[in-house]
Amino acid sequence: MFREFKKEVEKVLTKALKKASYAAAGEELELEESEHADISSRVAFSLARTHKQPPSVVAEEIVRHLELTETSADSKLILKAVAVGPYINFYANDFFLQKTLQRIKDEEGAKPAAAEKRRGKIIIEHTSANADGPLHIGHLRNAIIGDVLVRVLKRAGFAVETQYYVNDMGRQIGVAVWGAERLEVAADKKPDHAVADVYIAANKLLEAEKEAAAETVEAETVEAETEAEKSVGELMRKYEVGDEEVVRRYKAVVEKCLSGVRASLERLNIRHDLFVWESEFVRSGAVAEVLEELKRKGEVRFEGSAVLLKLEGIGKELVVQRSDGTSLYTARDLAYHRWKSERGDRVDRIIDVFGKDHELVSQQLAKALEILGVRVLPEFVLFEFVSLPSGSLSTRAGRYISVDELIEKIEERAYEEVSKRRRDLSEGKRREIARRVGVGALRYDIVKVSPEKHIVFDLENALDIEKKGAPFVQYSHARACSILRAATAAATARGSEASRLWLHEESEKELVKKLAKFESVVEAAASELRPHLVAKYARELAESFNLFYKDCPVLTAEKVEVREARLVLVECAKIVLSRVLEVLGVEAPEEM
RNA sequence: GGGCUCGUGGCUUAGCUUGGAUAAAGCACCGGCCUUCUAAGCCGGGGAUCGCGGGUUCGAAUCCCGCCGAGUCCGCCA
Repeated sequence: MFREFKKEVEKVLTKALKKASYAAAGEELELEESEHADISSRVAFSLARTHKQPPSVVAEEIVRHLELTETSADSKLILKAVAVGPYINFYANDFFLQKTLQRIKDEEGAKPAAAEKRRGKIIIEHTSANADGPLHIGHLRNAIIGDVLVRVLKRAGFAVETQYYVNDMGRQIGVAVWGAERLEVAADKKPDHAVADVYIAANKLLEAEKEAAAETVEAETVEAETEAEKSVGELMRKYEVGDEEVVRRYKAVVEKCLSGVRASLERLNIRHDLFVWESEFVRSGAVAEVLEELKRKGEVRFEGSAVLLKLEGIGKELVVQRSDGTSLYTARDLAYHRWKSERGDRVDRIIDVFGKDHELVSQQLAKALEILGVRVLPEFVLFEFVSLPSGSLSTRAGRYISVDELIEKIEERAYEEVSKRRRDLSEGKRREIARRVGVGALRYDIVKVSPEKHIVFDLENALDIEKKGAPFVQYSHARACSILRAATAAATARGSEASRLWLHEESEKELVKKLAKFESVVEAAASELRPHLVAKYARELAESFNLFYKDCPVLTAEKVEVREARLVLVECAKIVLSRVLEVLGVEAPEEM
């Protein structure tokens, strides 16, 4: 509802500017949300300059020309406007509050599915970790930013398909497959962790062999490949051309790892619609086609058999084919993106969630796609790295904290917290709440930080279930549920039609106004692709609810009208709290 | 060396795209509030040269330039 209010303010203010003959100063109304008003305009500042009057005089003058009668079609939602120094402050009226609650209740019954496709289809790729081990906290950031974005975009009215790009052709996978032949893959471990063990051990073997070779051979020939490295290379070549036996072995390792990754994602409430293997594009001939087309349409240069592509505005050329003729990640990614843009009936946008280390790569990708004349160019959401206090992460070196380990620990900590507070609940119930609170806290903790910020992950900090994070919001939701339960039990009459609203307390009004902002927050997060905005709003909403909760008794309110009105408010608060949690991918427990 | 990003109370962050009302929160610290719908809550307090230096402006955390510090990328890895 906030957007409607804002539109009205724009309309009324524009009219007043015209009437006061300030209209010449451009269209900019300089509206902002403010702690001093529901919406505030700074337009008097800029007008003051062009009209050579003090800003406060201009503000007064504008306010004098505002038409805010109750009967005016333009100002149904505005209570008043006041000039405070240079600022013009607008306030919403009771009708706005009433409408807000009405809208929330109406939408709750309606099916969102019908509305979903109205803004077009988006394919979003996120997580896409290499199949050489479990997800760690670096991937976690990608996954959570991606997943919240998916939820934000769906809520904002897009049809969204989520893809996981399976990098099955890299050297890492070759090493893992090579290792799986010589070393035992533990059967009793979570599959992705078992693969990581083998991958790490295989790397050590390769390393050891290289060192051994370096000792026996003179310094000059250290470059030479060891036997082990040769067999890894052999594996990769055979996989590329589709050697059946090698493909079978690759598949076994990658699928194994992926099943573990999928399980971890599931625990985090993250699901992908489609897993796309990059090798598909090599075998289908799509990569070869892309290369041919680049040679025709682009400016390429050969260095031996290697193919280098010149890209506009980027100093370095992009290598799109190795000198040994095998394909390169970049070429496969081009094929993948072209396939996405041509997929299905109509794809309108393609979004990739990448780490900051892919920034240059993503620019190159976009340029090359442009050369190919691909219809839908990708948009990139880049996020900065996560590191540990001890340094950067590395799967190969075994230097990481796995997502599984993290979830275990945080759920355990959450269980302690629940147990402290709710001895009345059964063990099973406490476990269930701990699971929801733990995962929620983890997701919130990651998503609340804006993507361009570098994170040094502190385990102790993450485990210290932050009081104003997800649990805080969940707690508010549980409180609302608790009131509604009690109301039902006592058969308290629910506010019938919110015809006349009996909400007069400041904290009641503030809560409604906060509720009204849900859509505009989602919209902002969607258009800017900045999911952390939702996290901030969720916390503020919970804060507003808690203030109301403390100020205004619901069930014991003396007047029937007040009781009913507050019950409606609690119901709406519960609805929006659960919506915002849903968008954050955090579960909304009815009690905790 | 060059590109991009970040640098806000002891710690973690919001605000920066669109310059304006006392720089906003959480954690930690100090002090209050459970005979009323869950105290994972509420109220109050101390604590900030917004990395440093310059510039633009009536006005700069926000825009521009330089410097310092951290991260990351820079042709055959993904």
